[in-house]
Amino acid sequence: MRRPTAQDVADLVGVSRSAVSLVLNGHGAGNIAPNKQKAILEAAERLNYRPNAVALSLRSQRTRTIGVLTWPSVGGTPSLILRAVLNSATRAGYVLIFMDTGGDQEVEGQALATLRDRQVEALLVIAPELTDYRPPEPMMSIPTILVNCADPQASVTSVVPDESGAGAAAAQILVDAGHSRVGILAGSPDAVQTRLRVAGCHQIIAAADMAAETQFVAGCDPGSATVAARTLLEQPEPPTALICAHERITVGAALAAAELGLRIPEELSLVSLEDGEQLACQLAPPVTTIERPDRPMAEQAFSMIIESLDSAETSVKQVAFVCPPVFRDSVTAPRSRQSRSATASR
Amino acid sequence: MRRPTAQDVADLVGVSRSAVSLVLNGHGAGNIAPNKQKAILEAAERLNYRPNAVALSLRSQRTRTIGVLTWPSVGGTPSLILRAVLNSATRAGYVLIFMDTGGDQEVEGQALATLRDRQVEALLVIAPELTDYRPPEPMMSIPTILVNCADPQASVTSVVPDESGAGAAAAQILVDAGHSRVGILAGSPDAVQTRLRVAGCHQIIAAADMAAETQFVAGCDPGSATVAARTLLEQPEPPTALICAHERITVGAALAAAELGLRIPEELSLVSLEDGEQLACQLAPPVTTIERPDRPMAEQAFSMIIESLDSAETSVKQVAFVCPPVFRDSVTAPRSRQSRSATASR
DNA sequence: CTGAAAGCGCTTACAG
DNA sequence: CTGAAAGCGCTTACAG
Repeated sequence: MRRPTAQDVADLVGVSRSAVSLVLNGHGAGNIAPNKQKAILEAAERLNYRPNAVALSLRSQRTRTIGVLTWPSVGGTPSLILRAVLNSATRAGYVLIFMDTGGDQEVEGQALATLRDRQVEALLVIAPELTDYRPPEPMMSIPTILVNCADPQASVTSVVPDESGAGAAAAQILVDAGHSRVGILAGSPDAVQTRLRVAGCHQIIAAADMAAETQFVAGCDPGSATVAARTLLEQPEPPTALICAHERITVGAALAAAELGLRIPEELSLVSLEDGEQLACQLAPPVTTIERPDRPMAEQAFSMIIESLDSAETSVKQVAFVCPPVFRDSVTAPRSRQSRSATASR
Repeated sequence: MRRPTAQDVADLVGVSRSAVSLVLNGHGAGNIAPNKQKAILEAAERLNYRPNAVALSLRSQRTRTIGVLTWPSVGGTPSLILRAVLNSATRAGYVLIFMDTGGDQEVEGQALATLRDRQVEALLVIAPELTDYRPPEPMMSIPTILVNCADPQASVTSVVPDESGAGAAAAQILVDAGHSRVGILAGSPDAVQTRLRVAGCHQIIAAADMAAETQFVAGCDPGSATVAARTLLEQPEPPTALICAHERITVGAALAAAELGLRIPEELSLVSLEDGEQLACQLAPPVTTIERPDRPMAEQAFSMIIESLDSAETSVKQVAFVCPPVFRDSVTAPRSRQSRSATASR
């Protein structure tokens, strides 16, 4: 049972397929006799006719398809970004083809070639954590937007979070709560994301003349984070608050606090960054977080794609999104600041 | 700068575009003069010619495109499944178009229509947790495979994990370690996945004549899981081991154990299920897990798709994958079984 | 007001 | 051995 074509509809009514096309595309008025219009509409309905998108693409030279290059893999792509991009695309009548770069030039080149063969109208490159990304040569000829990664040479438009701002915001929350000794649990020391987040923290910490110590957790895994947090917390003069650069690290910090019998927030305040996996917000108590605005970034990127397609305007932009704080229950004034009676009353 | 077509290559060499097509598709031998063949190959290379996949699709009536319907959203789809499916597709020369069902009949219908318009050759429906899935009528006319969900009426082929087997395997590990009082931390009480996992546990527990108590954690979130675990652990005769039906629950259990000063595994053994987000394996100590075989399931599903495309064979199958145990460091014999000296030596 | 033609880019029979 | 034609399904000028 073959899919019906415009010809089938035409045959059923007894008109040419141009007439069918005209009517179905709303150009019937003044071109096709009203009674034939009606007949065509009915026949199309009855046959459940829908135009073949492939033929349409060939004819119109518009595929309404956008390629998504995930770096290094779809698996790692933040779920909110994925969802928002797909959502936006669907709403705009576009379809998305996903391909992994594998974090490998060779694989990426292949993927890019496939996408071009498929005549994608634009490209979205998405990374799981803020990274530098150098677009390969052939990418230059397709409208491209980088999400959560950026080209150091700024040859392509990018949408990124303000990571150092996020670090600063986290530190500021602790300063505001009255802390003066904080620990920083950061991610991989050589990641640009880590560098930025830590730098943001230090900027506020320095301005506030606070003491701070940083531990790096290479894999951002809870296990190593637990160990790192313990190191910080078992010092003679331990920090009264911890900034965790990633939700998985936050889990580790919470674990270390629990082991040490430190109650959150009374005896230890916690601020998390990112939380794309929704872990920090689901701990007990829920952790105050400087969120990465995955959804807004994705939506912005997508609308910029659509714009560039419609206007053929090609100026390169670098959009940085502020990471908004979400206040929850993991931060309070440090214990030393609390009145003796308050402490005793527990 | 338009993309070069076969005609451009033909013009450059001075032959017809049929000749170009013949040579480029390896049908030159015996049809085209050797020197012309060489010239065509060179010209194609020089122009960087690659056939237009859209035109190819229209001509061959094969799009080499597979639709992926994510239920309810790509965001929730297990990353390993996503990655494996994409990987398989790429390797097989197929391309994937993703669409969300939104968990909504209306949205799903739209998505399905779009996918059909795009002439996808087959469909993959993927769910984040084992669920019942009733394929809508129009899906019946496209080769479809359900991943991590199944049609109760078995009208469509599905690939699922053996969830009750997973529960049983978890319980068996604890039986083998000598436990006789276990707690079960399950997910949403009304989810079919939960029902299966718990049933699997109980089967072994009953056979071993063990005591067991179950707590449901509706959202599978660490916070609620912590509370639930505490409830279990603060009883007069607490369980010596916990089965956690999901990695997020495992995090909560670890947190409760830490708060209560219970060392893992010496004072409390832990077994996790699933761990698609790689949390259980990254705790300290790493937790013994009955993994859901996401990658094998995805690969199987994909190869079945390809098969059904090639052979036009249409028998419905229901494939269930065993969930393999991964032994790590969170299980040991219960304390009461340990010799007194062993306990004292700490 | 209507149908026939051209053409998007490709490949595969089919004449010569 | 080679080129011209047909046709995948569609739409948009273009004759009548």
